[in-house]
Amino acid sequence: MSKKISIKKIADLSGVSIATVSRVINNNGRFSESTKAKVLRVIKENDYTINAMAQGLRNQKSSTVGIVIPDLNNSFFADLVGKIEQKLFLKGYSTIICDTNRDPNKENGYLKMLESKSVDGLILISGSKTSDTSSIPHDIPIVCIDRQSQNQNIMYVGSNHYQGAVLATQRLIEAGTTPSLVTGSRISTSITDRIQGFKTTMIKKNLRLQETSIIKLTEEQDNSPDTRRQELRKILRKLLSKSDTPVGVFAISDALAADLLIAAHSLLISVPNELKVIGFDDSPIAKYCYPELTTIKQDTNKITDYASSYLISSMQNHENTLNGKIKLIDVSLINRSTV
Amino acid sequence: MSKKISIKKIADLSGVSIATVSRVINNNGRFSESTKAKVLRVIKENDYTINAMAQGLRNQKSSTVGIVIPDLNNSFFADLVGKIEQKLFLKGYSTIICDTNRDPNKENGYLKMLESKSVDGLILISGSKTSDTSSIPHDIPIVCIDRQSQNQNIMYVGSNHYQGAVLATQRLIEAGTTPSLVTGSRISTSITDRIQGFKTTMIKKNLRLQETSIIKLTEEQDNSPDTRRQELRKILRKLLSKSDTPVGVFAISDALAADLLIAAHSLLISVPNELKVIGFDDSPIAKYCYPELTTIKQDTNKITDYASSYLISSMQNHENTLNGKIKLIDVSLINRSTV
DNA sequence: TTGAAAGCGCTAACAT
DNA sequence: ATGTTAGCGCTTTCAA
Repeated sequence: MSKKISIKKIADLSGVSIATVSRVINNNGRFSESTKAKVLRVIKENDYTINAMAQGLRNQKSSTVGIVIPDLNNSFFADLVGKIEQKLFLKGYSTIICDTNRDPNKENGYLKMLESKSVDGLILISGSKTSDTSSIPHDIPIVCIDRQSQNQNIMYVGSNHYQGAVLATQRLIEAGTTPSLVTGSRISTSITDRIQGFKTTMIKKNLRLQETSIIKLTEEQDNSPDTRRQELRKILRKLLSKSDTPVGVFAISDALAADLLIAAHSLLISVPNELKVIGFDDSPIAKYCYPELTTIKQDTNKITDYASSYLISSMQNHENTLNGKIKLIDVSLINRSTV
Repeated sequence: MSKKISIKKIADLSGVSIATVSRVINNNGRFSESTKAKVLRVIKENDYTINAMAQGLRNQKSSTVGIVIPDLNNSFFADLVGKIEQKLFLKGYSTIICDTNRDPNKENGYLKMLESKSVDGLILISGSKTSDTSSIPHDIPIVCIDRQSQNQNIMYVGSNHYQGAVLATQRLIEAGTTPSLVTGSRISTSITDRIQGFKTTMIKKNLRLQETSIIKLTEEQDNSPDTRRQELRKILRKLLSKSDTPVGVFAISDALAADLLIAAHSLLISVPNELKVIGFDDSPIAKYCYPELTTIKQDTNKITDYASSYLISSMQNHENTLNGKIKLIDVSLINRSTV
């Protein structure tokens, strides 16, 4: 039961004061090469590691950041989290993960906990709605991803969802369809941006928005793959019956697009001849669709690069010079085989 | 720039000593109802939150656990992490996530960091090989998932991979095939267990293990979906040409099974008539395969239940009563449409 | 029922 | 170049 060793023990063992040990650990202040060597040796021999809680208490910083996400099972979020965590670790930060499961109460609980743990920064990813900011820790840098906050002082980075929708809609129109947009039951700022991009493009191309232009699944329908597919079959039948040109669908996510493709398959609708589909995200599933899914790719590398460097720089210049900054990341159309 | 408020401030504001404040916060020791009310009110008014670093330093515990995984992009791992995190949060622990990207050096770095942060417990998920235990923090409870450790004193929980392979192999045999097993380039204790289950079942059923019984992709082939599928096509052609009964394949993961199905599709091989496939994991992709993938389901609810309650109980009875415990979780065969 | 004070492990200001 | 010490915010023993 080897108790954990403290700086004091190291000081005794190397015959110097704790101040000196602290200096060599932090490579700060001056000390002779010989003491440095000695102390370092003792540290290694006893494999001493600094006590981050004591250090944090003293320095008023934890070298920890919190990351709040709606759902780790969503591969897009998991991707973001993984990348951010890796980048932060390289800079000496550890990250506490908080999966809110889209529950606002839970989110509040997490925020309280994170404040209590004195996180140096916060990354807030998406989320149904911009939660009541009351429980947001005071005075620490925050960057939001895909979650617009009314609070002006929060940095924002996210894909240019609007642009993505424009790209998709244009492509579908160029392919000779009068596209419809199909969306799930969930709503968020990124979703509304996409819908807006769709609408604007339709109008710009002189296509009238009809009843079937924007189709929204109910929560119940969206609940499981099976109910979703069933509904999607109905939708497809209706769409196909109304049109003698190919039908185009911009699906709000790759998951939805994949379900759509399955529904089409079971209806013996041929893709991309009778039906053309574009998804959003370029999630791993896109390459497992049949045919492989044409989609809008979100550049998670860039998103996480910006997010983490924003956060780091504003954690370091404690004055937050980047307040209110907004960064929109370009998306791109990945041409595969569903258009 | 409202500085964070401390217990001292609360004490002053409520006209009591810090000791009393501490007592009411922790609901411990005795104090009058009236002081309790007063203190609580002041706390609420100033929305004070306890400083976890100070508390941790004093109590020698951080209420934090570390969770080390090979790859957050793998949906199976992400699932585990999400579930564990949620369960731990309910019990008052926050979790630091460490995505090693399968890099042993990085893993060591993470372990050092976690030790430094004084995590109260550790969850180690899978990983290529049981890493050199040298940098594992001393004397804290650890539970491994899908990672057998030579260290006797570490709890283990994982699926019964052997049983899963037996189930799959039997099913394939009963369906009239002489199954082959196809595996990726990666190796781990769970994979070897599955291979063992396959072999044993083959032998028990009086089927000879041939050259084509166990097929292993090289790292290069396994590198991208495209190279993988190309190789899988070769394999399928060979397998189909050798047999005039249906061909059965037990794929070591759902991802591999999905690639196999795609390869089969492009070869116009009909599933499940000419080819029968069983995967492993029941990952989200299984329901997006065409036909929907028959697979072995790992019960991540049970796995994470055991893992988190083992960990919690041994963090609480500081004496680790559960040392060396091993828990194998049953898997089940999910019948869908590829057999 | 409440308060005073020591001490968890560390850093930095001040002294030498 | 190195040592002494106060204090970060908390809990807990001891005293009142």
